Amino acid sequence: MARAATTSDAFNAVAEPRRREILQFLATGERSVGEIVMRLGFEQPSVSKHLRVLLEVKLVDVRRDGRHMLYRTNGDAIRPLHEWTGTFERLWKHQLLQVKARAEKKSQA
Amino acid sequence: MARAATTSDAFNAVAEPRRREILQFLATGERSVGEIVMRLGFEQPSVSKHLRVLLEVKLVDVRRDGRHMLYRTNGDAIRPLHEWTGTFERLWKHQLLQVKARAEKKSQA
DNA sequence: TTGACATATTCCCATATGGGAATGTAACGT
DNA sequence: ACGTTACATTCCCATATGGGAATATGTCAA
Repeated sequence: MARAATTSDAFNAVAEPRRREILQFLATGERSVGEIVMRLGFEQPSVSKHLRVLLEVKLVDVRRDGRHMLYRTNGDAIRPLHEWTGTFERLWKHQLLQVKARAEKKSQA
Repeated sequence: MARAATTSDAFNAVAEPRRREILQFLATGERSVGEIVMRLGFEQPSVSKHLRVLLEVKLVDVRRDGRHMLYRTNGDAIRPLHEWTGTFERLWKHQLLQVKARAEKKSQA
């Protein structure tokens, strides 16, 4: 087997940096493809292709407005990623405590 | 250009489901490769290869104990993912508010 | 209908992948 | 030194990728 498709889930879809940029821009509000192209400076076909991937995993929603396609980020699809990464929270908090403990020990000495 | 390497960053590394399983298991404490193989049922070379990827992006740490290599999850490397996804939090909170508003409106009618 | 604008799709290709199988390497006990 | 245990690496291959370039589709205005 090869690597899983980028469209297989949100984890794979957001692995691509340009798609993350698009998601961040679209989080500020509904935007047309042309606006994304202008703002981020990618080629138009590239933007359309990335949007297709994001759409397939439901990371974005679309609606048509005349000749324009208006995309926006769908927070619900990002939430599982936030929750999954959140299950590791105690690990970095713990490491913070260790750093703190070392610092206190050091200042004692 | 092709797809970015799985070792290019934590986002790409965690896109692979088996690597996520390994990370979760290793979050419960230090484990040897053999323990991972037993617990998750993957082939040993497969586990070693996934661990190599995780190690390159620092999602895990290792130390040697005789013949055993003891791996553990490094929370610090997961934190940026949690924070990035967290920047979209208002989106799903907003959607929750919308659901709530609709529910209240409905119960009023 | 025709032309212009907005977006989507297709074709081509270099590149990285993950699994399977086999083999390599390192540390231990005797 | 030798055999065994524990991991790591290599080779092979089907498959998906993202960019570039070209082209197709769809919508509006006149």
